[in-house]
Amino acid sequence: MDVVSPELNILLPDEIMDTEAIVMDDDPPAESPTASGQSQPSDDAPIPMETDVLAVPEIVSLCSDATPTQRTQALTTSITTDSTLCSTTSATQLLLTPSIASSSPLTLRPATASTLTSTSPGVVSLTSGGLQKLSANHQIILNKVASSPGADTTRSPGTTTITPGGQKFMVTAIGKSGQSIVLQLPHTGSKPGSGQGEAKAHPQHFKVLTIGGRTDLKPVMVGQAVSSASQVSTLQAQQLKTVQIAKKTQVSSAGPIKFIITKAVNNKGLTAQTSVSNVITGRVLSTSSPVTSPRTITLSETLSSSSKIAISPLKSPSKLTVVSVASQVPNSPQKSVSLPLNMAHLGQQILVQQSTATSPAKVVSSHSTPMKPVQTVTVGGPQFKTIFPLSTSSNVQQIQVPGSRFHYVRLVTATTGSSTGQAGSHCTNSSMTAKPMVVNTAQVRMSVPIIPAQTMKQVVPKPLTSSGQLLTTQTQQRLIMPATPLPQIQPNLTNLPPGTVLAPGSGNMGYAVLPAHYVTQLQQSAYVTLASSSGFPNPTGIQTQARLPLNGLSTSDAASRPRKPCNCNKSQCLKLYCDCFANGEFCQNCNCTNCFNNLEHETERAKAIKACLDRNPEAFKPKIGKGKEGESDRRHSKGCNCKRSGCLKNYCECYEAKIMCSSTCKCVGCKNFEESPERKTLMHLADAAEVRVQQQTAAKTKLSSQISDLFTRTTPSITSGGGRMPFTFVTKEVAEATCECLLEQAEQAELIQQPQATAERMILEEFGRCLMRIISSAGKTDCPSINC
DNA sequence: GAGTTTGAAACT
DNA sequence: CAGTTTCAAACTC
Repeated sequence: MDVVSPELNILLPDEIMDTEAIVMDDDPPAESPTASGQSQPSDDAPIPMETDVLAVPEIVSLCSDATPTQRTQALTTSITTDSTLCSTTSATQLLLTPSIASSSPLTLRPATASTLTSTSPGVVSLTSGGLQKLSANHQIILNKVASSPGADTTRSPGTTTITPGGQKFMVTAIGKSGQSIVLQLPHTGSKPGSGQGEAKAHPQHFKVLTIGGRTDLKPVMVGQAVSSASQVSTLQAQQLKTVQIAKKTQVSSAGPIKFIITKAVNNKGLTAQTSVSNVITGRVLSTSSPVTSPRTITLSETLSSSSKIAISPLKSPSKLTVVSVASQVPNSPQKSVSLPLNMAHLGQQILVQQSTATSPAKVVSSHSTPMKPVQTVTVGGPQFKTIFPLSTSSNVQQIQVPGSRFHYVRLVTATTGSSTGQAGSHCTNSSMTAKPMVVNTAQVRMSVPIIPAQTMKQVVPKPLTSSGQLLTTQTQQRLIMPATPLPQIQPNLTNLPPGTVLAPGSGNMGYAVLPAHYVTQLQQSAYVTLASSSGFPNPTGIQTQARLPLNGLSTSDAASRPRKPCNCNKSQCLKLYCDCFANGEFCQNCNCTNCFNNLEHETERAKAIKACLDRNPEAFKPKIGKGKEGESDRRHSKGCNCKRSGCLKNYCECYEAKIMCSSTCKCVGCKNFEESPERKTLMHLADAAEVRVQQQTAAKTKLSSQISDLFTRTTPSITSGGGRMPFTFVTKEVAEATCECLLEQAEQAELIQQPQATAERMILEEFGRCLMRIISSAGKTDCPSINC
């Protein structure tokens, strides 16, 4: 089984990762030899795409770690978090969708709970109550909601659950044997273990729910999971489906939380060699509502702290990062979870907060806000202030601004839990579209980037780190945004730029709204301090840090989304002239002078943002957006106004964005259209130049490698006593002798009146002989001699 | 690297 | 809204 380690996965660009699950879903059932003729029509149904999200709202892959315990813990954590968030929820359901649509939703038993308990060795059932560790053999048996009676389950490890008339759902633990989790469709009263051995008697459609592990689950992996259940043969004869868990959560509403298991879809036989990359495993926790496109939540890990809470999306893709940093305990590495969400729909809400450890944490120091006092936890020396650990859904309010690409969350005091319905917040989650993501951890750091649907159709699995345990510890909450209405600010919330920071003293309530990359910038800034001061082991620190985008730096993320440092002089980087400011980023590693685009000038920055928004409410919205229906996917929202460049230079924003000019442009003499020969020529030249650059880069790399290798090999001879570098043998005397030999050869050629070509050949041959003699002499003595 | 050109942003 | 100015990036030499 070829399993890529999460450490490698984390290095993969999000764009790549994003495409995994859905690509897999596109595999037509007909391609599956084993599926043909055995699969039920519903099982063969095409995988729902974005437009089908009614059936497959969300895909959730839980955890991604290497160890079964970590995976299960991650799952447990996730479930716990959800349930915690939805404290008012009366029921929690696990739904199996989509093609399995015929089957009734699975409900975590009991319906009112969403925690995992270990009922028997090797079997884990979902029950209410506190979380319990999963047994060694991780099997989760889920009851089918309103489904066929006569539940059949397995009690003993290594067995799979087969429902008499229902479907079998297997939750695999990333291809590791003995870790499969079986979601049992049979319903009521069924207890695990009762149905052991029935699997063979009732060929069913297996839905493989992958929890934890890699996203590139392959049939082999499934087979292993099945093998652990001692039912390989049976499964091979059955249609196997992969099921992903989709989670739908509601923050403030009293509605039930539903875990929707969407099919990941692999109708192919277990023995098929086709890739089952569509099985999202481990690292992804995606949520969505049935009426919206799939969201993805990426679980990732960082070990850094930031001083501010950032809630705002990136420009493109829009990412909203909410960082939750809680008090840390030595030996308990801080974990971070980044949850990219697909937010094409309205009502998205993200929420999670961050606290800081050693960073300035201006938010914490906000006096004018109703924030609670910072909870300071002293842990073995360094103090960590827990600022925004989320605990319950009642503590989080969604502030949804219609038409805004910014998603805000209001955090209410932890003790009240009655923040719903407060003025100024659109946190009524009665709508299915509202999908708050709440992270309930004290030691879990979560970032929740939101990615627009058009930019992300796929679950973006991000691996937990090797130590990816998720700890669920409730801590005291802090307010990011005031629970009171924000009459002055809210009108602008719709268009707040990524990076809006409303600092105390600016007449606002003292909160900060930052874009995702702001947070990462801060995280990176605080990373060293945190890591060094805390003394925490950080096996993934480098990895995490490498992924942090930083303006002007060549981190992996920055490499994928590079941006030049600005050179502003007069604008103080507080005008849209400044790309950093316009992109909602802090200036960092820029060449600007008199820069105010930083945390030290929050007040000025806030004013500047407000001024920009006053001039243009959409000043901070992406200029390159989705075009009208039938038009190109990407187009400039305003259009360019070029007059001299012909729209074929980077002066033109359309050309710079590598898009065609559209009807919205007011350019003169535009040559940036599809059929433009000038444009085509430029494109070809650009492509050729790019190829050349790549080749040059490759050549340089190779040359550097060779030189390095040469020195590596020759250095020992130097240091090992008397050895000399090869070129040291070409002394002045040797060179002169060689030249004499060549001149002699030339004279001879001239004497015999050889043509020039022959003469040159003779000289070259002589030169070759000289070199050979040099080489030969070098091997014998330190003073080679050249004799013609 | 300095100077010029360009067009978006800012201003009037 | 149109014209002008300011600004920083893109470009040229």
